Amino acid sequence: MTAVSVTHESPSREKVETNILMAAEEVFSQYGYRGASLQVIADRAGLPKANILYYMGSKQALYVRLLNRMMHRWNKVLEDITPESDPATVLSDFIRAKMVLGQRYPEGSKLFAAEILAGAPFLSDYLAGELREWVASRAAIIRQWSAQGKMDAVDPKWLIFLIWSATQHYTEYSAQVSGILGRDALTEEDVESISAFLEHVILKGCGITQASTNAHLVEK
Amino acid sequence: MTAVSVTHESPSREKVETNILMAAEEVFSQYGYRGASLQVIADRAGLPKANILYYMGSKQALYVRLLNRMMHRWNKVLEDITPESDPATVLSDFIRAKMVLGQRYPEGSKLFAAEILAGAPFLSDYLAGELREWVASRAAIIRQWSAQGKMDAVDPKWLIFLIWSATQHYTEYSAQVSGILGRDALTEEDVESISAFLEHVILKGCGITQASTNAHLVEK
DNA sequence: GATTGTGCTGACCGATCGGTCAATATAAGT
DNA sequence: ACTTATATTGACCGATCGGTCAGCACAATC
Repeated sequence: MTAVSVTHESPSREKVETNILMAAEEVFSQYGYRGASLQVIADRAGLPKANILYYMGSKQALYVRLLNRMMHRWNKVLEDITPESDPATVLSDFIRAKMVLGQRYPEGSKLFAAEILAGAPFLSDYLAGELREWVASRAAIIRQWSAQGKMDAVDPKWLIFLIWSATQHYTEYSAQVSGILGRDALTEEDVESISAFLEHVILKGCGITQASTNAHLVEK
Repeated sequence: MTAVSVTHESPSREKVETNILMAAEEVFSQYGYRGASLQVIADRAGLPKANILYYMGSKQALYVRLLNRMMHRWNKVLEDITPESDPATVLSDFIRAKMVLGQRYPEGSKLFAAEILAGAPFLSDYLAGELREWVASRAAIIRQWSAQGKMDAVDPKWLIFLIWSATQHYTEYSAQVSGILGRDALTEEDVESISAFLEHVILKGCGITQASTNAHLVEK
């Protein structure tokens, strides 16, 4: 006979919440805050709509909770960097860490992107505060590297934005990228190839001689 | 007495339509297709909602019309390029053209971005067809440049995506950028500075010696 | 001046929105 | 076994969604 009676298995508050958060992240990342509906989230989570509100309180509370979760994931990247650090390894690590993050949390990244596109109504404080500090401190260090002759005197802010945009592109524009490549998703080889490319171009473009002698790329 | 009787002034179909298109582009770019509402568009255009539908037929028709308009604006960029062209000037022109386009049509660019974020439901054909051809043909030429020793043997697709992402970032993430810079919008000097930076890093990073001897940037 | 065609819009449609609540089911504590 | 606290959800609320339509304003045609 078919297996039955699974003792109802109450899946413990935490499991239910992660289930909801996963479903919500998918929907919000696709449609943005206003475009997303609790009904669609509920359907994707396999729960009645009222249950979503029971656990999350409101649409807005659910949304900001997702935003915060994603912010904390960002914050873990590149926490310690000093003027004594080697620019090549630091920037290289930065590029690769961002690529990995985007691949690991594609929905979260898109959620963030949609929020920014909408004018960052829930994140303006974070952007003008915490994140701005983050950029300023890293910029200062990069400037020192330039002064020490370790790299070209490029504007550090533009450099940070460049790495940001170039890496995020592959998660947020995945529909465009895969549409053009004719593939459903990036393979591991793709990701490695892109990372190596960005490393090569950005480091070389900033006048940094690459530490490891990677021979992926042929110089002219 | 107060001035009166402006003869009603029927503002000719075309003017009304551009008015609607402008308002709609703003709203769709902020909230995406699903998040945007005809009522908000109508309010922003200063017209009753029924009037929007009278001119545009339906929400979807209005949306795809905006998408098409933006696609044609993209298509005008970098139409003629040959293997004999100079990589430095071509890439440099490409970078600057993209920056200008983003600054000129910020709402249109964001509209595009939101569409891609949502999974490109209305653009999948365009991406897998026309745009894919565009990328393939340009990639072939870049590959020839590499073979001719004019530049490093980088993967042309990644290079195109890099230029795309780096330039678009400043329009689509304008909320983030201005939040961090502490400025409402980019100044002309900002745009010039960014363009020069991207030119410097990308060309140098690809092993291309810059044609014009721009002294904006100090090499180490 | 009656007719016709187009521009325009208030009123309304069924569907869906985020959110509330009372009722019920389940689990835990005693 | 009884009480208490927590989970769960169908039914419902007013508001808003995209879209339809009848009717009015108005200029041109006859």
